Amino acid sequence: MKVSKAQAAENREGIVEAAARLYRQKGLDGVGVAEITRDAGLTHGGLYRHFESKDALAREACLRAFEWTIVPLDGLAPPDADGAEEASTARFQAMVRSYLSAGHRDHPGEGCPAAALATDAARAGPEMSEVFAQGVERNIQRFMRVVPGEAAGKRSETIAILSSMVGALVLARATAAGNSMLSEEILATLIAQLAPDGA
Amino acid sequence: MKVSKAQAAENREGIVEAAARLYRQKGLDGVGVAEITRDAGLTHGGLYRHFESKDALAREACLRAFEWTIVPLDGLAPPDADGAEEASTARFQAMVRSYLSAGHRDHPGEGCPAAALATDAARAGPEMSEVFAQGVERNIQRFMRVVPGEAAGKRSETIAILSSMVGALVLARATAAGNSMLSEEILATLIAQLAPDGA
DNA sequence: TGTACATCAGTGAACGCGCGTTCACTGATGTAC
DNA sequence: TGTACATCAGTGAACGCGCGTTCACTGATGTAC
Repeated sequence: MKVSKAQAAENREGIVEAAARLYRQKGLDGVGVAEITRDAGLTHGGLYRHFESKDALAREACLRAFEWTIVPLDGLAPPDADGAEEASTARFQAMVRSYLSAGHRDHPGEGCPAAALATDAARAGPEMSEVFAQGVERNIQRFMRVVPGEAAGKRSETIAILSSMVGALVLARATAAGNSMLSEEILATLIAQLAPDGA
Repeated sequence: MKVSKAQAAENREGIVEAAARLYRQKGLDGVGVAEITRDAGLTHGGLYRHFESKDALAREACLRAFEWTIVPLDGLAPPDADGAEEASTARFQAMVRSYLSAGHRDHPGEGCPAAALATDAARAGPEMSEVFAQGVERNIQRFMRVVPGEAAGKRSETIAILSSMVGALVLARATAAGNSMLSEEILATLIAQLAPDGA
């Protein structure tokens, strides 16, 4: 049966949200349209009234996933407030520790898509790569606001920190089930390097 | 027809090699047994004389992939030879630049499995995770021999460097087709951080 | 060393299964009058 | 404001397809005598 325009828009939204979560959890090839629509409370047939194809949905879901927010990244105190250097450092440390936490490692569905979908995106064709590149650039911009230090070279420093965190999270996830000590060691090592206790 | 034991062992080897390359190129879910055996010059039916299942082959192929060698990593001059600190630094720089090269980015099939298969391995169950953890530990050991600096804290430093390189390579691959400038920037930024020109 | 024969690596058709996509149909929505 | 009806979001069966796996069969290998 037909539903109201508002309901249809809500359903579409639900599909995108479910896809963004499930793709991060199971990978772009690990989840089908039936599971996504079922998760959104619908049946699979109606999907094509909203999206041209599964790939089109995947791209939109990936873009949506990049709206992901790490807890202390947005809002809160402005980064360059007068004399708030200590608060800024604390914020940066909180961000790093949240990103490299066991919780983030164990729940990719609500986490950073750069870490969850990077290798899938690399194989999914130029259109997905374009979406992914936009998301990474967006992540760089947002992380940069919380990275301490002067403006010159800040983008480079942010890229280096983001790469470190993505690599560590990816390796921690891949080793978690088989060697939890190694997984923990990787996370702890990068926390110690990026956000040491005495700083 | 039956083939000689030597030929059978060679065929098995060919299947593992083909799988190790194709899985890194296309992902664990991106290539089927038919393509792997065809690539090895065989038909798919005989695969099960050598491997219990596709998953068993995938684990063996992953283990094999970790025998991958980055050009200046093994052999050459011993790391702690007398007064060879400059040579050691040069070796480290060459390793970093090789790992973060466009060639490595564009040819995952012959490259580091940690970067190519990490997210797949994270979703493939505990047995694959165990194989992957062994491979990562092995990579750490081998990289450590080429990382300059004193023994104390060297393992931590190696883990941090490896994480940075894996993250950068993974992000560079995901963005290459959609925004080649960003992809190049990521690689160049981490080369500049890990192996700067004036060092 | 020769001969007869059991073994088994490899072949290729066939299997059940889940996938992405299509389509006839339903019936509440929302518009035209 | 009421009524008639076209629209179209959502349903669920069906499609072709490729997947991993099985299996009867082939015929060279390698062993027993």
